Amino acid sequence: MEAEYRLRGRLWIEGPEGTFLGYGRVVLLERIRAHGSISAAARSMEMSYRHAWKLVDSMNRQSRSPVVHRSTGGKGGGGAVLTEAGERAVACFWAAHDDFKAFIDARSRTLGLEDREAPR
Amino acid sequence: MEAEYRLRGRLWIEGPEGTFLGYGRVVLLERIRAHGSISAAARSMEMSYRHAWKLVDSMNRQSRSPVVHRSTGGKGGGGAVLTEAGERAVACFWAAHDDFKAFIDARSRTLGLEDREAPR
DNA sequence: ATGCGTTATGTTCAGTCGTGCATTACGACA
DNA sequence: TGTCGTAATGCACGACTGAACATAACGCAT
Repeated sequence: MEAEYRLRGRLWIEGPEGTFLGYGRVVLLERIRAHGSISAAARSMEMSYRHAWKLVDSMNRQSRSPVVHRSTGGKGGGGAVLTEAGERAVACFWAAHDDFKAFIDARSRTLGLEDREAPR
Repeated sequence: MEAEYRLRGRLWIEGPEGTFLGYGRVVLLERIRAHGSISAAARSMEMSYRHAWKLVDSMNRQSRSPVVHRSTGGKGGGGAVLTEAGERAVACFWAAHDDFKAFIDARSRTLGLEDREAPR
């Protein structure tokens, strides 16, 4: 038998305005750290800049100290960098996410939904 | 301090066509068991019959043996009853859901995202 | 002063999802 | 045979989401 049913789930951290951190948001933060700008990060993950900006703005609004420091104009037109608080947020989410993944994997093995056909 | 951030999540069981069982679907199944018809169940939870029917159909299609037995016409116009397989599905989901809730509660206490402001 | 690439923002458009409404099929019962 | 309430199903509409465009502001370089 090859996994007829599969247990799946999603995890996120809620803040004052709703979602604060989720899988996509954290990946975005990491891309920002890697590329140095919101636009490059958005491009790298096939996300519209508009959307990426909104996510960053949402996270910054809900965090005491901003998760991303944004600068406009200047050499290269500006950019964005992941702050210390952002770094902590990312780590915090992945930690929870990893535990969650472990939970899903373990729980999957005891789903007890496979093969239950009545004979005849 | 009163829970600035909160860990949340969703759990579901995927089948051949995508979602097979989720929170809303299982509640719907229980309502069907309680009311004896899809329409009454839908009404009781402020869901359109259209939508409820689609969910039931989706679950039945993905389950080997149907979760809900539907009958049209007859006394009372017909109705729907939760089958044995449906009963097992419901129990199975709640079991996983309860474990999930326990996981969330436990993990929430070690989130490590609260209070991190620099003094001064 | 001009150019450049990024942040910042508004507007429009397409896809998705569920609601609401309309209609038909069905089968026991009066 | 007509009534009744539910299953079954199609279609149009509104809400929501993110994509795609279109500008404007910004500040260092040249």
